Amino acid sequence: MAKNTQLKIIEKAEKLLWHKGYEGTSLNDVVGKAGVSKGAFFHYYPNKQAISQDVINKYTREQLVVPLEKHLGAATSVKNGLFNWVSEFFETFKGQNFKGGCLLGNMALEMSDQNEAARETIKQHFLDLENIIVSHLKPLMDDGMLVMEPRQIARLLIAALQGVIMMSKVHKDNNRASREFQSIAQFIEYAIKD
Amino acid sequence: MAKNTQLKIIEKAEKLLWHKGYEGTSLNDVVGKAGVSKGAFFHYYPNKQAISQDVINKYTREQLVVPLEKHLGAATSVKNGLFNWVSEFFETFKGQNFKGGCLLGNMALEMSDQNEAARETIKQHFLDLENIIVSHLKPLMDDGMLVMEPRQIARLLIAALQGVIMMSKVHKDNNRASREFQSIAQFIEYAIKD
DNA sequence: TTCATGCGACCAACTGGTCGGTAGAGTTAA
DNA sequence: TTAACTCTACCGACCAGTTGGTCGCATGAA
Repeated sequence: MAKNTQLKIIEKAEKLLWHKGYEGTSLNDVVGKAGVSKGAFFHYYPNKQAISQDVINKYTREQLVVPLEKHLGAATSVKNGLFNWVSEFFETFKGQNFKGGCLLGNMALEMSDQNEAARETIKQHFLDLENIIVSHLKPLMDDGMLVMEPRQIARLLIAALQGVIMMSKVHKDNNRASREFQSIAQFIEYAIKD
Repeated sequence: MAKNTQLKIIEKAEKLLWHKGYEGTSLNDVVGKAGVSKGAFFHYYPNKQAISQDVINKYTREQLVVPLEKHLGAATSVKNGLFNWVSEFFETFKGQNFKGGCLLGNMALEMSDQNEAARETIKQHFLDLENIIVSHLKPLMDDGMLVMEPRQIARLLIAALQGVIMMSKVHKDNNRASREFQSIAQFIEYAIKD
């Protein structure tokens, strides 16, 4: 067997949770799509909550944190790094016809009021992203290259990104989405002068 | 009976859909909370989808469109009108300890990929809001009082608002939320000079 | 007599989760 | 060498409870 059972489970669970949400995803669907039995699932995870947490962690690491650090490390400036990060996310999103969007954002809205543990996890992931951006912006602060505090820039960027993702999901209009992501690029351009 | 049956149904359905989402809300819960029978429910609505559409329409009208038009009509400037609209929403949101957030935004993320009819409805509501704002901004355009196109301002405002609502729901931190809403106020201040 | 309004038992399908069991690889010990 | 044993991985029938939705019927006003 090329992929082991647990990997198959988490990959299918990620796809389903991403596109159908927590309540919209059934474990029967997960095990069916993964081609494994109910018993196999509960051998690896104690309940639906547990795999959802795992999926949220995996998604955030692979789709958000790693790309962010990659672009911030590779680009010639922080401004370009953030721009490339947002651009790559947008291109991937567009490539999926604006389906799914950001799993972390989806879970944030669906679960924050229902499950305190999930909210804590999601909150921490958003804070992690914020802190990564802040750590790269701080050195620029002393050189007067920022129009506002690093943390404010990071928070605005993340919030704006989530808002634009939501609108793109609703409108599913390529031109419109491009223009909205362009606005985020303009904000980066406006706020950071490195 | 003070309130008629249908009104009781739709009020409880709104509250549940708002706080628990579409999949998280069961019809048994709706009729239980409303104190009516299953039969009464299906006398007024053919299915769960139908009442959800009704709830989305009712929420958007009462919580978003009417307040927006009220503030834009009453304020001394468009800038102040938008500011007051955002402020009132934020105060209400805060008063609910950042629970629920925006039903329209919640439904946007949960249903856009699942139900094309719902997506169309939600999309139209967002367009309506956008158009109301644009219609008030257009006269300012010729007087050079805007730093960008009216439609771009409207879209950015709506997207930013949704993003900030999401972050407030996740963090449930009063100070943080206040600062993020303050950023939206600054954007309004920056973009509109009337 | 008609008809809108409302009741609640009922239905098949599905939910998250349990459980007794098995296949087979690895370990031990005679 | 081989028989006995242990353990992880996995199976799928099964469970109680819930889901969205149906239906026959009762009430009461017009």
